[in-house]
Amino acid sequence: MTISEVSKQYGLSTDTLRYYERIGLIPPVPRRGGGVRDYDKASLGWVELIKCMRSAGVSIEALIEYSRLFQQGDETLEARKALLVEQRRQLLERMADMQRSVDRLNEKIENYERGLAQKEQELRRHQAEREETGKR
Amino acid sequence: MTISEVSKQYGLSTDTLRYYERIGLIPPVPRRGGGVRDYDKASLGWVELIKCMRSAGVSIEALIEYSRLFQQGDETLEARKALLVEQRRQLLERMADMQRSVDRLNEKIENYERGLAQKEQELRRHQAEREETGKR
DNA sequence: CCTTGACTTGGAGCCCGCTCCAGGGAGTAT
DNA sequence: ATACTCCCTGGAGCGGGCTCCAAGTCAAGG
Repeated sequence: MTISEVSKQYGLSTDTLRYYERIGLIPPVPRRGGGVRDYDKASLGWVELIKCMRSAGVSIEALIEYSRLFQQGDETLEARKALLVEQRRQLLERMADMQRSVDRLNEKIENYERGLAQKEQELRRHQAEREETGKR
Repeated sequence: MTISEVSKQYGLSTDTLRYYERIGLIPPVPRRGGGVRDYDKASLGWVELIKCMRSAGVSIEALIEYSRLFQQGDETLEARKALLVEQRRQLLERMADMQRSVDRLNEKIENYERGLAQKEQELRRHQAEREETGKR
């Protein structure tokens, strides 16, 4: 699979894909003649994983470390697991922050709805009064 | 309340507090003689709100717009509500992305646990075999 | 053969969100 | 009076994460 096909498939720019490989986030992708990338199943798996993790905000630094450990083989199993556990912890923490914000937004939005409803009532009331006045 | 007290109370640096005010994220804070900031209740409310929203990842741009609308008075009630609704939508979307990542991490961590358990078993097995061999 | 187009690299540039700093003022303690 | 501490402003600098670009290589089509 060429880089542009991968780009279309996963919605990451070719620049980003090359960048990820350059910085060691994705292990070296196999090449055809002329040094042209030809993504195999393993590379696509990395692309998919990284896309998922990045879209959730996992840092590039952590993902590089994970990739590095992975390429070092079985001796790093514990380290990799620890890294994943830590990243999960951070994600859950940030989700909790976000939930707090969502709660506040819900409150505020409700207030605005109440406020707006009140404003509308006043508007209608004033209008009704004007009409009353007009009738007389 | 002085800026350094606010800083301690909310865990934002004085630089950040001044920065937020400079870019219009927090409306102008009242000053004492010599131009020294003296945060009142209203300003503290803004600090608290902004801290909450920023820690959840709401963009500075959106918060500036909200602050701007707020300072323009009641004509912007609908616009403000719309902005809040949109930001809530974005937060929930990002939380969904994060949940997907957490799910994948859970899977992977489980795999590592299974894998590690297996490795440990093998280790014990090999050890047992060696001991058996040693006995004879 | 020559053009076209997709690919390569290394490096520069950009946006966001702070963070740091120089240069200066004001209030207080000694 | 001097030093100390806290504050001010405007502007430069920085780290993360891309994004863009120049210059070059290669394969296929006319």
